[in-house]
Amino acid sequence: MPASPRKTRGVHKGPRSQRIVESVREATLRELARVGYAAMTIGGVAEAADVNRTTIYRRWPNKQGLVAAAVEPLLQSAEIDPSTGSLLGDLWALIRRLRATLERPDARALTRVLMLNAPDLREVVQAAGDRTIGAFDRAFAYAQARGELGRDDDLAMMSHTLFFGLLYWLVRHERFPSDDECARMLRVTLAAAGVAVPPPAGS
Amino acid sequence: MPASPRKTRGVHKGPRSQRIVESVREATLRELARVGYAAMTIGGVAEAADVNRTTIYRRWPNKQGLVAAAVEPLLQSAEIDPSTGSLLGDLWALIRRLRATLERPDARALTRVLMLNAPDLREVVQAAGDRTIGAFDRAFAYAQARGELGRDDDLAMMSHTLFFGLLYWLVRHERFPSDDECARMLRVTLAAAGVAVPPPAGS
DNA sequence: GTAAAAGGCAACACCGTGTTGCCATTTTAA
DNA sequence: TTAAAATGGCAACACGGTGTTGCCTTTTAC
Repeated sequence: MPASPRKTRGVHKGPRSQRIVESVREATLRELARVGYAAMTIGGVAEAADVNRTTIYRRWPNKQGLVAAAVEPLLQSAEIDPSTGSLLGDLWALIRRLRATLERPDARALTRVLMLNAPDLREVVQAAGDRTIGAFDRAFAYAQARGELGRDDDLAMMSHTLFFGLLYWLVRHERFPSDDECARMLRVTLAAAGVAVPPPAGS
Repeated sequence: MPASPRKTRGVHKGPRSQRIVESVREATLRELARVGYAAMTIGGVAEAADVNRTTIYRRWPNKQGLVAAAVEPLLQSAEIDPSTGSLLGDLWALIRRLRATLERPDARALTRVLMLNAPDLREVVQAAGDRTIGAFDRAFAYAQARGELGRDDDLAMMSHTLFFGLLYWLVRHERFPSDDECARMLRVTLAAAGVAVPPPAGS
């Protein structure tokens, strides 16, 4: 077969192109947040972006690719190591970053995707999740290297329960846990390592 | 408007009806497990069940209803209180029951639904999740009533992190945690209450 | 200013959903 | 046993969303 005639362009130099790409991305996130992935249609996005449907099909491979491209940048911030010098400092920094990502108004789309709303976005979401939990894992590893945690502490399991405790709180309650709730979660998940968790700053 | 002409029949008395209902249910779970919710089609189920597509449409309201009806019975077992007399006993019983539910071969469908694969099944899945976590919550409450846990222990948070730790383990690793992994998770989530968790029986 | 790139428009094929009318088979009850 | 009622099979249909294509207009780059 010949090389696929329709492929995603990579440049978008002109001002019109830029305008369109941005407009479509915003419209995608808006529609995604409004109706969810399954009910979202390319036509709807095109209309919301005031752009022809064909234009979308010419730039993005399909619905999945369109949404993945729109959502991807939202998922990136929470992956960098904080390095505050203490386990609790690092974890709070990660939690705040996660919250900042998930509470951005346009990330309401992301929340909906996470909330069992994503059929074929599993790979994207899962990969982002893996990278994010990686940051948590490293925070624990550094703490152990500094001697804050014992050799016998179950870092992987603490990291796992903390991270998914936070994430599923979002799914269950449709909001990110408050500072207080985060502190309680830290207390539960760090107790096994004997780490005392003081109440959050504004208490 | 007149009363909806198409409605789900409730009886299925005749042997043929029974055969068909069962056959369709099995085919639905098979197809669901094979291709996932989004890619599953009514036509595919009809073919797999060796039944006419129309027959399905006459008995079940739509795809969502078809899958919900097929999946629902799988979700019921893990909601009854175990009452073994100790917190660890109750929790192990709940965990075993959860595993039994999720590891049934036909529940591979259920696993796929849980794995971010369900667009419009959120309500069903969420309701089942709520009922199941309720059993965990009660196990903690009983333990506190018996004096096994202190007044100050954060039951809700321990229950939350334990339950979603288990569930998300499944999502991440595509298998239910082993006995050892469950024990590690119990250790982490119960440490805050000072509960010691011995290794599982077969260790 | 002109050629190339990119968007707009209209029409199309394809597929899955959900519906309907008509006929054949099965079930139930007399 | 037999007739009426319930139910399934079949074929055709409308509808909507996806993804494609050809042709024309606008924008961009040089």
